[in-house]
Amino acid sequence: MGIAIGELSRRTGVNIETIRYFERVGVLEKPPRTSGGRRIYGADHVRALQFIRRARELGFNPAEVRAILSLGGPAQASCSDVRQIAAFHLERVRGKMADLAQLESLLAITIDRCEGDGTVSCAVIDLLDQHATA
Amino acid sequence: MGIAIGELSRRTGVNIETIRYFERVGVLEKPPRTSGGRRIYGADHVRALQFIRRARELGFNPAEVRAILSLGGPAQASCSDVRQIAAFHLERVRGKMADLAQLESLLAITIDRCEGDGTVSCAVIDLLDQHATA
DNA sequence: TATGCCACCTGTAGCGGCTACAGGAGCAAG
DNA sequence: CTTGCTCCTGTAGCCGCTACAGGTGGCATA
Repeated sequence: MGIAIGELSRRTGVNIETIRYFERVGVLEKPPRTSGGRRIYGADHVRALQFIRRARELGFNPAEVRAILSLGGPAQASCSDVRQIAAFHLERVRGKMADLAQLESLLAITIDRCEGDGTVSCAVIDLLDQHATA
Repeated sequence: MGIAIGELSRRTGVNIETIRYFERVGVLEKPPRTSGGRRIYGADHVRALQFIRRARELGFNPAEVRAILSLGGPAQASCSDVRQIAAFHLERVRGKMADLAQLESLLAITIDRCEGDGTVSCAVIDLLDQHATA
């Protein structure tokens, strides 16, 4: 009941190269090998990799994924530790959202002003041209 | 009336290495040199670099900055062309905002559920553990 | 004029988070 | 035993910078 890396890739949707990369950087546990040197994965690897993939999709960086996994993996990790990492991540997400919201309104207003008349000056250029540090 | 790269860096807040990088990738115009090979910048470079910096801060990528500048620079660029680049960027920003908003609520809800009682199972782990492709 | 010293030069490597390729070897089916 | 796919390692590329090494320019001071 062992599968090769290609099969693992197919089952999890994670690129083969990326699987090896995850192993190299210590996110995915090193699997045993055949006598010929090929990696053999088991059901636990499939689960772990799906877990990793999902965490990455949700924006956790590899260090955080590693941290969560090193807390004992999905099975035993302490809820409060994991929650702390997730909460930190949530704050990061909110920060990015706030930045983007500001940017969005600035761009939208500017583009809108530009639409009116093209005669005088370009609002977008004016926006970029003011040497503000904000 | 020419300034050196260090002075340009100080005036614009752009790293010296980054200025040279901008020149290499064709974002900032190549300045003339002294007989000894040092770059000499003028007022137009200061303005252009401030422009570039601002555009980068607003999330335009170097290719877009180059595109805007190649439209004739802040002075003559066609408003409608510039507006188009900005509008495209705005859409990108909105896309990111939508992604983040989804993520934010998912994380917030999950973390909140986790806070209740640590006894049964960890909501965060559960979230990561469902092998969804969403 | 000589000396000291900082600012500048080029070229190259590193960051994160993968992705891609080259060149070689394992392994199962026919 | 050969074919041909899958796998292996090692290295380089992507973006947008940033940093460092090792070598000069040029100005102030003695």
